[in-house]
Amino acid sequence: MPRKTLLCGKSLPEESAAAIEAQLDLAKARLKEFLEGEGLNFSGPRWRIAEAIVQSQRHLSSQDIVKLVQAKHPDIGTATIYRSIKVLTEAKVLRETLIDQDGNGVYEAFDESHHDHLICLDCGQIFEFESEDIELAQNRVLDQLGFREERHRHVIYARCLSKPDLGNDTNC
Amino acid sequence: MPRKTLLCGKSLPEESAAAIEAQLDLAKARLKEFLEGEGLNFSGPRWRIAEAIVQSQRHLSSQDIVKLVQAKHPDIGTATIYRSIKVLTEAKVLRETLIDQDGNGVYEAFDESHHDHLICLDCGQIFEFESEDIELAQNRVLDQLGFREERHRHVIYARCLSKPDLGNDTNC
DNA sequence: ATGAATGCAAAGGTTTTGCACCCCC
DNA sequence: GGGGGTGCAAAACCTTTGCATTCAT
Repeated sequence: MPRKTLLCGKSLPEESAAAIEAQLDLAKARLKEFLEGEGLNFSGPRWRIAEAIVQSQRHLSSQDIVKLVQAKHPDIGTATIYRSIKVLTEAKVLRETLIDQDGNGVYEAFDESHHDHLICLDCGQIFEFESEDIELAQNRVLDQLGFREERHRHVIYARCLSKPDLGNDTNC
Repeated sequence: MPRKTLLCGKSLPEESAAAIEAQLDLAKARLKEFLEGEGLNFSGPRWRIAEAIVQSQRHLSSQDIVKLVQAKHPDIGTATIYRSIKVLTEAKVLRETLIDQDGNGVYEAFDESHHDHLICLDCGQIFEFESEDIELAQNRVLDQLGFREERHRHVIYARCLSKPDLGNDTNC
């Protein structure tokens, strides 16, 4: 749901329609550039799939994507959706980072932010967080071991503490 | 393969037979206690499966486990193995933390160490590392967000740098 | 016109389930 | 003896592939 850093117990304002438009434009530009470079076509279904995912503003499993797209465009076949997920990931329109409780990968629209994820085991909500300290400590480890990071997955599964000071003693 | 913190380019000594015995004893005790608590039976196949996994000293996907077990015990059915993986995970004899490059979960024998994983994209090897700094930074994030961690997955996908000072200019 | 993309259906691979029989306590 | 466990085979699921057709440029 939310695409930016979020604190438990608070919902950030929804992304404005304008912000989503901007994201769509970026995605379209990126996709076109990638396809051109590869000698591939910017096809109708391909874009409708990308569009649906970006507009959803969510974290989605492959199957969620299939359902989402086919709800809007029942004429698009499953195979096309799977093939597109692959292309869109290569084009960096999508990114596959998160892993849900059951170990399934989850996709989200690509943005430049370097966030990690926290999944609330009580309510299932997904929170994004950024921590420079974690990044720095991680880089020290990589230096020590002599590796250059390509990407990482960092997901914390946790339970929400009640926060009476926020008038929140049920979870989240 | 190795179960302890490891530096790229160096193999730690193999776990001694005695250490593995100790791990097996621990696993057996833990499993028995869990099963008793749940009113379940400590059955032959159940234990043979746990034993094979602990002895292997590796990171294994579900399918690896199926192959490993059936190589040793061809009479054990696939369904039993899947059912056992579930039980063994609940009993904390196994732990499912790692995610390989293709997004598949990987199991390892449970020990008390708090290590994370680094996968070399060049050679596919899995390295374990411990970083107190990361743990601390992570705890700060959790405090801030008001969550209590249950578990986490932290996997870095990286490429090995050549290390001429170690006489290592091929990777790893 | 030509290579790429699509939808459909079929195949593939992994994991789960139903059920009769067997084992542990 | 009785509930749990097991193996087998079938079913369920998710994802990929083959192919004839349609689309993009």
